[in-house]
Amino acid sequence: MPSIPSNTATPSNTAIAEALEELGDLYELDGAVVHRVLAYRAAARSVREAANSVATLAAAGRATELPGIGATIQDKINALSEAGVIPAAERLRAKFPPGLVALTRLHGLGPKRARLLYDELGIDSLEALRDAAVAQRLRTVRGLGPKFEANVLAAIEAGAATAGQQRLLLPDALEVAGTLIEGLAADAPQDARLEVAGSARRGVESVKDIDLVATTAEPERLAGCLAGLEQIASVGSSGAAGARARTHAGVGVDLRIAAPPQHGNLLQHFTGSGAHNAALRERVVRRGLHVSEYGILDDASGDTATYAEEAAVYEHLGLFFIPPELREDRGELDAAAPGGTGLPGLVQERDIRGDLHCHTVASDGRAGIEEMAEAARERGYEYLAFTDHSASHGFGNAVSAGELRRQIERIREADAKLDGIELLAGSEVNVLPDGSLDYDDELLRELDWVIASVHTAFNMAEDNMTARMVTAVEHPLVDAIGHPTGRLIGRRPPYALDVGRLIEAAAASGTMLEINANPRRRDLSEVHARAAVAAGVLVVVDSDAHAPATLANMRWGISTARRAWLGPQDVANTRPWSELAPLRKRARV
DNA sequence: GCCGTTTTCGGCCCGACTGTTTTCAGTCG
Repeated sequence: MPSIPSNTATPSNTAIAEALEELGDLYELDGAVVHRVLAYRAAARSVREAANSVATLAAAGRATELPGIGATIQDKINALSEAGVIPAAERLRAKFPPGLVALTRLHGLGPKRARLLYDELGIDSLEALRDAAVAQRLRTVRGLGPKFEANVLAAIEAGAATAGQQRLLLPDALEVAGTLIEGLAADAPQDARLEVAGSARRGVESVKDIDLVATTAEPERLAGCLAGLEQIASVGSSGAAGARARTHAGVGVDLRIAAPPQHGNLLQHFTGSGAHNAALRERVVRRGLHVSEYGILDDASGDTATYAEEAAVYEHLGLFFIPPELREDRGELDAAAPGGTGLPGLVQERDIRGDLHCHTVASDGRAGIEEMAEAARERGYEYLAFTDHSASHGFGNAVSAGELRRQIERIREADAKLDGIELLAGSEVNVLPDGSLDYDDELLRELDWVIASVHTAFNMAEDNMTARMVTAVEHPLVDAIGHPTGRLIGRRPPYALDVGRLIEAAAASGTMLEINANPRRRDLSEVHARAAVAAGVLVVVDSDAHAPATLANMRWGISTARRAWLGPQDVANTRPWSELAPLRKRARV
């Protein structure tokens, strides 16, 4: 007997989501009804956003508790776990060459035409498509013409140009959007009202393009202003409804324009997300209401209601106002309905009373204790914890035990000298591969605040990494786990870790988990932070500042906290230190 | 394929744009 193939290990949520997405693509090529295809994509999204192992849930018959997953897809997940493959995918893969899915990724070429080109001309790859377009063979297919050929070639070229192009991190996106709005406002008609919409307004981690909305009585003139901005390299289309353009850096910009009385409708529509809007519209269409960017059409009266303010749109639909960060179709519509669970009062940046993670020149920071402390005080903080890296840290200065003792003294001296802010002595201690820490307990006990983080040996197997983290969580002197998954958005995936088990251990031991506010980290993610709080974990939002200016990164951590549905009570450092200190598990035992 | 104030079947958002069409299908956001 051959040995069991190695791909039968429990598949990660990412692997399951990818398998479901592939199945959706294949069914689409196979000509399945669009709703079936969408069902697979919705299921993939649901799996991707699940905080716990979906394979484990499915094995227990409980994956159907997740939205968008029914008995059929649960069976397929179980097949993937047990046999390493989904039979339906195997069958369809044999039917369609792998290059065919790549065709559907081209702008303007969807599944229907990809299938048509395959059936009629045997085109099964980008190369074959390019050759056929150059040879003018595409126009021989009924329904396709020379324009289509030209567009295909342009799309292939554009695809090659943008391949591997990074999405913009939220701060970069907001900066670009801000300069565009500033530039537009300078030339715009007097009545123009301009706003950032889209995923940037929802506070997502990274964005694909910049969405702007505007209202004015002179739409063509405003749309024309976009082309004149120095940041804009090219304009694709421009008219009364808006304009599409691209910056010199290659960032797509979509400006949508409506009449002033429709500002609320347009902003609601263009803020999205697509999933939120679709769910919102489905919900109210049963009552004869049709929502679009132009207004709310009521079948009963035939009237279309328009609103200048967004809140009025939700009110008309019988819902409480839903903050943009929650508009992801993650339960916000049920919560916002009368008789629903209600929406949380989301944490705000001004609720934060102190920062519990920053660095100084003692390790890899760029400023000293007093400089950081004064910057924190200027931000209105009541306390700041200095958490330089520890003894085994690989970059910056390693802080030996003796050096940490001297640092504690320096912090105490600065604290005595500086009024208006309490300075706390802490450390960001390395979690070694066996889960132990690189200072002894006697030294850790002298600190006010201990964060434990992984900075080495990222490539451990999931079981080992999870055991390593759980050991650190259970250490009696660890107050919080820093950037728990180690991911760097757009650069490095999280290390293999069962976050569900980490959360369980944190809840059981009373250890806090960090939302690291560095815009490239935002770790915990919104999905995991929401699960952590639901499990009873207290979250701490920290800047991880390495210089005074980056204390302001707190803002991005608050975005994640808000997207995780967190209120002030869920975030430890909305409390004064006198209330937070007793919540450390060392103070509770 | 999922789901339920339409509840085990029959629905499943909305509008713009494009290219190819004599009235619309495909694609996109």
